[in-house]
Amino acid sequence: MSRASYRRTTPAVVGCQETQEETLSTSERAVTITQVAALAGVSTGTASKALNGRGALRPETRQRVQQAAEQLGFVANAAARSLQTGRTYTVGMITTDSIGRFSIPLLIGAEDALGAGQMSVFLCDARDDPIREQYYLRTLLSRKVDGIIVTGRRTQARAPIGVGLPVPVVYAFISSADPRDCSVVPDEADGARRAVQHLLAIGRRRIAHVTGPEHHHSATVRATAAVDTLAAEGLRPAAPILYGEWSEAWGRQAAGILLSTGADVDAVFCGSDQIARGLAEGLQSAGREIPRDVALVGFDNWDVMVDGCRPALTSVDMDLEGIGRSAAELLLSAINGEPVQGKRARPCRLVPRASTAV
Amino acid sequence: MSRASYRRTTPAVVGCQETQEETLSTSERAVTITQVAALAGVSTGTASKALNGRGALRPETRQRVQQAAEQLGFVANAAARSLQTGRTYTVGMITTDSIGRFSIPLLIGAEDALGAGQMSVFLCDARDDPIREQYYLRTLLSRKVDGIIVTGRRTQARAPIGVGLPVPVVYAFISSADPRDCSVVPDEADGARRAVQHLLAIGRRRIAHVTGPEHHHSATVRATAAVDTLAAEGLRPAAPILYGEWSEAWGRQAAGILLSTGADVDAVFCGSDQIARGLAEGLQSAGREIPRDVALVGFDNWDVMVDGCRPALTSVDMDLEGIGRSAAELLLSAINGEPVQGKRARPCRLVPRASTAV
DNA sequence: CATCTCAAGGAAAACGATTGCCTAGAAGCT
DNA sequence: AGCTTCTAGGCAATCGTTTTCCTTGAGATG
Repeated sequence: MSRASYRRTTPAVVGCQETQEETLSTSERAVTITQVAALAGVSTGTASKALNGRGALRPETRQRVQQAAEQLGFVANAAARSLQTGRTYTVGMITTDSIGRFSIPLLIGAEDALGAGQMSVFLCDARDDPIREQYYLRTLLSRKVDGIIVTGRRTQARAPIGVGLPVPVVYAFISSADPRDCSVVPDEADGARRAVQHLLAIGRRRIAHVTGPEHHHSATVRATAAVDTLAAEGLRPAAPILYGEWSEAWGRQAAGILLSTGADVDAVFCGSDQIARGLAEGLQSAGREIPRDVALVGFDNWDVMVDGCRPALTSVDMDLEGIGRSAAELLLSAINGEPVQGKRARPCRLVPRASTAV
Repeated sequence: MSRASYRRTTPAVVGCQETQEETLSTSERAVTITQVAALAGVSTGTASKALNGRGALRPETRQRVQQAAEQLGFVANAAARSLQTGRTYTVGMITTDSIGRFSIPLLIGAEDALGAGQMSVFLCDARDDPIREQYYLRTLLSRKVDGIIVTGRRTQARAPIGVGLPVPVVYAFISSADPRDCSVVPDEADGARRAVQHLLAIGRRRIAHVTGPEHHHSATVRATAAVDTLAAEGLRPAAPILYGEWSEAWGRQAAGILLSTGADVDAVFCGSDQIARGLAEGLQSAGREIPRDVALVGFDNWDVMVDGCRPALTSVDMDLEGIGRSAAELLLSAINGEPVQGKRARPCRLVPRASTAV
């Protein structure tokens, strides 16, 4: 029994034993810069300078300190450092509605841009609750984050999260109602335009639009842009805009509506991939073939939907990761004293797939 | 011009002006406990005691200090506090593979359990890169987090993230290869058992199993449990286990295989919702009706899949949020000096829907 | 009246790093 | 040789809290 458990403990660290022993196995009491300094035979101030590449030190001394630090597995205490320097190399990210499909790419993009600068991200999920939001805001301020990124699913403008905050704030995906705040949003009108132009380019002229709820900002923006793009070609939508929900069920239902009204349609631009997928199923079960009879474009470029759909769905990609990255970069420049004001809209990208392949 | 910009500044804070002015608009220089103490006419030590409910103070004094803090919008500097107390009220969460569909519920659950204790979460996405992982580990240690949660998509055991770390670690969803580490995982065998028992309960006897890649731990565990559960009833799978990918495409393909081999099947338990959905489509386009001819159970209970599927898909829910919560609770108790060792498997839950409604 | 005992609050030492200022040699110059 | 000028590195203040003693004065007790 004891033999067995002994055996089991060993292989776990095999292969990385050396490095781990050097770097991370200094169990329990953390090692401070004072110990490093003592081992290197210098004062703590000198040790600090050596490790941070500051001050005037002989290269030899610098190296001796670094070696000592290495040997002891020294990692500077971030709290002590930030107390002194006022910087925490940390940013907060508050998602106003739940963390989900949209927040993740934003987070990844932001992490990318920040990680290069060695900054970490505090993720806070306010779950659409203003109380939670303010609570998290206080927490972040107490932790003296260097900056805050605010995100949310709705692309509609929201009330600023606070006024006169001591740290810079950038809004990503969602935008602030205060035009002086810095916001990075997708240019949804651009996305809709690209979708319609693509359909026009493959020769479709009788184009309908099915989308989400009319009270949803994204739905109306995309619809307006779609109509405008058609108008620029002297066309009108092949059917009245169909507003509903962001679901497959609505897409299927919408297919029924389109077919029953006898509208002559050779393409549908959908407000989301889910709607498009539902619509595809609805049309197919009524005998329509995609893309031969009806071409289809979705919105979001959500992998499981565009790949799950048959045929694979052409879609508009808002480049959420790029938005996250861009927001983080703007935040960084604000942190470094060069604040940027105003809203930036980033273009979308059309990803053509089988559902519009002629 | 200046008039216009003056005007613009006002409406932004309308509606929340009072509260915000009190709490968050103290722009620029942060207020320290020393200022609070001065305003209340006490020493900083006393102020600290007043705000933290420690020491022996007249209630009146306590209140005076609290009022002063309120008035100045004081928020304690977390760095200074943690430097003194050694606690940061922060935990790190490292996802070994990318943050995704599985990590989010885990994170939400963990945040739930931790948020109650006023702790915040550092989220780190190691993206399947051991270098990044070790880098993040160092960062977290430098930030002196109180504990670390490690998650990942594979439910297979992984090498411990470090040995002899100065902070407690809990593995969530994924488990550590070292049996002494604390891991919280779903009892996937339990889930598979429930799925099969449900199919048996509705009277099906010729049950097949279609799942993901054979080298994937989850796939084999679920398959084994399914076979065992059938065996307990004196049954065998209605067809050889079909291993493939975790995709709808594979589900559709598997439908073809099942049909072409002429296997006599009245139910299929699928290793994932995506496979189940693909299978549903495949069977339906071959004229089979669900659940009349073939009943279907998926795995994951992923909302967009179970709802998008027609008919709605019965599925096994691993309660990821519960796993996240449970992991966080175990981490908290370890932080409080009561470490728990070993692996904990949490039961799954079957969510019946139309695909098995008789 | 002299002590003793508390209650209430102050003073100051941590915590661990950074950084500006200072000093002791060594080197360069006349 | 005597002066200045660097160079390398030490000293100590500092960041904002918390916490451990102390001190003070008031009331209780003998």
